[in-house]
Amino acid sequence: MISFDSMKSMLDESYKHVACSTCKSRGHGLFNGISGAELDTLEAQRACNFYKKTQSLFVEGSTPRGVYCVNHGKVKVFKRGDEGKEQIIHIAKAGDLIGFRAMFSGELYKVAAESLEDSNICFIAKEDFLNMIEFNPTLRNGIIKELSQELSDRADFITNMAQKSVRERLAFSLLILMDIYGEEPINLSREDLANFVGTATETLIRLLKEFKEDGCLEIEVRKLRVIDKIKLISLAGN
Amino acid sequence: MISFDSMKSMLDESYKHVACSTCKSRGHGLFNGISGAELDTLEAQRACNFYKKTQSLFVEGSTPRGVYCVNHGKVKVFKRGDEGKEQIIHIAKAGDLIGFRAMFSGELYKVAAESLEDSNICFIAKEDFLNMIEFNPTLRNGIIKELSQELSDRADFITNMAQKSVRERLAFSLLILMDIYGEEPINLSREDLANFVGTATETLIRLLKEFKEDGCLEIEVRKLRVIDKIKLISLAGN
DNA sequence: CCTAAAAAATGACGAAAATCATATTTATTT
DNA sequence: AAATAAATATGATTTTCGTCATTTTTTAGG
Repeated sequence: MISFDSMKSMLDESYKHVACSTCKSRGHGLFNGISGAELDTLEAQRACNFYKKTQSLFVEGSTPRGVYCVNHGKVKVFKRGDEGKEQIIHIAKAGDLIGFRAMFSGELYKVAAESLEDSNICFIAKEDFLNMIEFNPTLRNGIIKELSQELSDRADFITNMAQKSVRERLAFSLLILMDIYGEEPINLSREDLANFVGTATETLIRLLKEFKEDGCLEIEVRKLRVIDKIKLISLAGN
Repeated sequence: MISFDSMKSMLDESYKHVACSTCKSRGHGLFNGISGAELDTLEAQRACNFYKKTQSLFVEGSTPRGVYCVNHGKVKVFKRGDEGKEQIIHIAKAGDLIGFRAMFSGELYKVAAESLEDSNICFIAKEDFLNMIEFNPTLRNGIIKELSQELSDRADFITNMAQKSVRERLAFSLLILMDIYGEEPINLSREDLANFVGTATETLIRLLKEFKEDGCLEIEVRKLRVIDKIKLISLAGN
């Protein structure tokens, strides 16, 4: 059977050719302040692509050739540990830009990115993007701010990893995921969720069950819905 | 008894008034490419201060008023977890800039910074620094590159935290510290080292002993010296 | 130089979470 | 629709590591 999402993507042309000027996702992201001629340039330069669920945007060790702008869908950014286990560093949603860090640092990608659901993602070539940055102070400052913000988030993340129990980390992760997924239920495989929390899949499954029994969560096969956010906050221990 | 370091700082005036133009630490850091008039401006704007060991540069929750440039010494940047335990996010050495992330993100400090040894640290006020960034593309790009680089490092760090054993993390941490301390022995309390690795102090002490018995490390009271880097790399498990 | 306080070290113990094995459910393919 | 594969779930067991208690060593202050 064909999923609703993939059917929609095949039928609805808007999924393949979104205009930046009317892109609803733009409001959330870095291209928010852009207008006029610059918006036209962006429009002309970017390429819009459809990604099926679990399709790769880029892999570790490859050369950065540009940035990805999520129009619709979700993308996981992850790193593989020694035994190949993924650690999910970040989950990008509509409006988010992916893959610009390695472009600035001038290195090969040290992380990989893969769609978590059927997604629509635009691509802006390296030179075009760097050019925009160079001549648009607002955009540039936005980037710097974004990078700084993320550094701060990661300091948090590291502290949590180091000091919190898996239970607390799961609660904390679910709160982050609530922000990312908004009204929709959290749509991640147990394995991906475990790789985000940083634990074994079995442990994660057991804890999800506990949370469900505690009345925090509603669990469908792949979809999680937070019922009691307050309780989750207290479980996150902070 | 007065320590050699603090004695030096009291006797040697150069510790209090270093000129940017002759600052040997500058070569390692972001102000590397600076010269001429800009160097003069930097020289005029920055204030040079001496920090005793364990002195605070800034605390969590305070307002960023400028950036700190380490001329001599080491500074730990850390975050406190729920039970007050510190997680050391970063250790800054001579030439490193501290405290500019929160300035860009426009938030209060979410981390704190404290000197690990007697240090000489210059201060550049917020407006002055932002001004330099605005009109010096090289410096600006350096900052962006630095931020990106650090994000990449932290992705590594997170992955290690999540997937490696404490033993592996200690080996990995010692390798990082070797880079930071260079020729000098690693000079950290057991507690600080534990807070960098992300483990309990007791566990860290036991592991240090093991490493010593394995012939990787030489341990003096507060000073660690790596003897067998190769072995340490294999212990870090890639 | 002596004393108090802080840091480092060691031991015993228990809890948390990983691993391994296996069963069950859900998806996907033919 | 049946068959195969993949994801989810559960149980049993082991290991790692944190906690608490106590001792020893080092550092700092009078």
